[in-house]
Amino acid sequence: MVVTRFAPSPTGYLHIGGLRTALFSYLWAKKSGGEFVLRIEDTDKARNSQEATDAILKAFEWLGLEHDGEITYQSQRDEIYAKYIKQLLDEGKAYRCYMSKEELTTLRETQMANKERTKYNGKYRDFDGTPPEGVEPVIRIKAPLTGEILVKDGVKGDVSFQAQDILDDFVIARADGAPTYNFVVAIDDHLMGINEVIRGDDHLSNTPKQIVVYDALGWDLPKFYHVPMIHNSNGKKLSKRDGATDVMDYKEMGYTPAALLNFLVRLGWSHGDQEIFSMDEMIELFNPKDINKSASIYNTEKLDWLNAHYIKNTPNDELAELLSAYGLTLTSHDKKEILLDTLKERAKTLKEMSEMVKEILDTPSEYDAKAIKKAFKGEPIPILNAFGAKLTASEAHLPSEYHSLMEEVVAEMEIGFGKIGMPLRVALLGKMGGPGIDVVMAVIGREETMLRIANAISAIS
RNA sequence: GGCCCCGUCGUCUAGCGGUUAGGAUCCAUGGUUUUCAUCCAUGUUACAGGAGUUCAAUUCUCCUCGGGGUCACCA
Repeated sequence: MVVTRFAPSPTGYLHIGGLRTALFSYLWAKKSGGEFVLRIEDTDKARNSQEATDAILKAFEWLGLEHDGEITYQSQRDEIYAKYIKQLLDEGKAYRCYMSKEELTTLRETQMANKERTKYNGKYRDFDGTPPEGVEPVIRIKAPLTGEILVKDGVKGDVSFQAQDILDDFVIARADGAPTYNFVVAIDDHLMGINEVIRGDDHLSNTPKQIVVYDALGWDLPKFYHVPMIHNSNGKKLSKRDGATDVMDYKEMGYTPAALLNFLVRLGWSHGDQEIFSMDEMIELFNPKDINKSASIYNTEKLDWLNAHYIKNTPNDELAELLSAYGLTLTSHDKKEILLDTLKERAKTLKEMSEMVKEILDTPSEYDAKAIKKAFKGEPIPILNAFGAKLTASEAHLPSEYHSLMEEVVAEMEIGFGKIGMPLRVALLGKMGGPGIDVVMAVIGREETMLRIANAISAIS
């Protein structure tokens, strides 16, 4: 059974990149009937906040990604970490280092001046003398000094590191006793039973350090998958400066969870030529071995297309429900079905769709200048009057009935369809473009239609 | 700078020694539509470069170039 995790540090909102690794982890766990757990890495009290944790949870809720079990908070696990620190100390696999910060800085500067790699020099690794006064020690782990550390990565393949190139006795507990990241990650992943770690490839170079911890504790390694970064259009790591990176921004902009998830699953992963994936299909078809090796550039053109696709294929009831988040109450409108059927073909976002609804339902207060020029040239008033008369005498209700009335006028006055369509359109909507006018009339009803025609006639006069 | 990763249309990608290098998106054009959008059709555009290996390299190897990541008592 696969157990995966998502382990954000609560320093802000959930961003697009984080969501994608979370999605991958979620899918992979669900595929095997396993678990997807959440761990909040809130050890840095200065930078973390409850609001950030709440924001992340809220985003998951919006998208329908549920985690399994209780949320683990690292801030509540000090005792656990302390226990393992003590164990390593007792076993001689870790030691107290009394090097002051000043001394460490001097060491680094010397190394840099000599163009050497900056690393701890192991001064206290085998120290058994009297510790210096006035220095609170940090605890360092005894890392291998030579040899190869091999990361068997499910995405990148075998990645080999030389211990002498990258390792030194890194700090696992600070002077104040607080454990450090690479240490607690290994502890938590092991204790939480996580056997498949899917995370950003910015962590690839951390992995050897974590392996050192696993080895020191005699634990089996999880399977690692390091997924490539998402870059901005400049080829750099996606950051807040790049505009919409907060997942919840996408809700506000009118994207559906299905579209966003579908978009993200295809970023760095593919299944042949398939573009559209339902959640069930994602779970069935996703496999981290098919994740790309190379970084991808974040570009939302395809998201727009997917969003339009999902809007088009969403049942009206569900659509009305989604639209309610954009201040639209449609449930009581008697032509709701007709309205949504026509609008879902043309809206790219839910927000756009809600605006389109308002444009139809609200009586136009002014007419677009260009539209007037184009539509009201010639003699529109007699035509509009003729149509108005037809309307008065009829009981038109459905789009097809309104359409018939228009055709009658066209036939009787021997004019082209555009002669009535264009002025009517501007009268009804105040501009060119938009849904079929027969549909608009059906939606707003006969009374409102006649009102708008009268308004237009008086405006032209 | 050291170490590590990556390099197919603008973008997302398929490809896993022999293909007219495929799909999607975007863009353009045409058709449908009274308008706009949808929809349909068509079209433009890619293997970073150089050496090898091979009868044959986008595919394997090496080098160069380019891009990215990471080097804390941050996560």
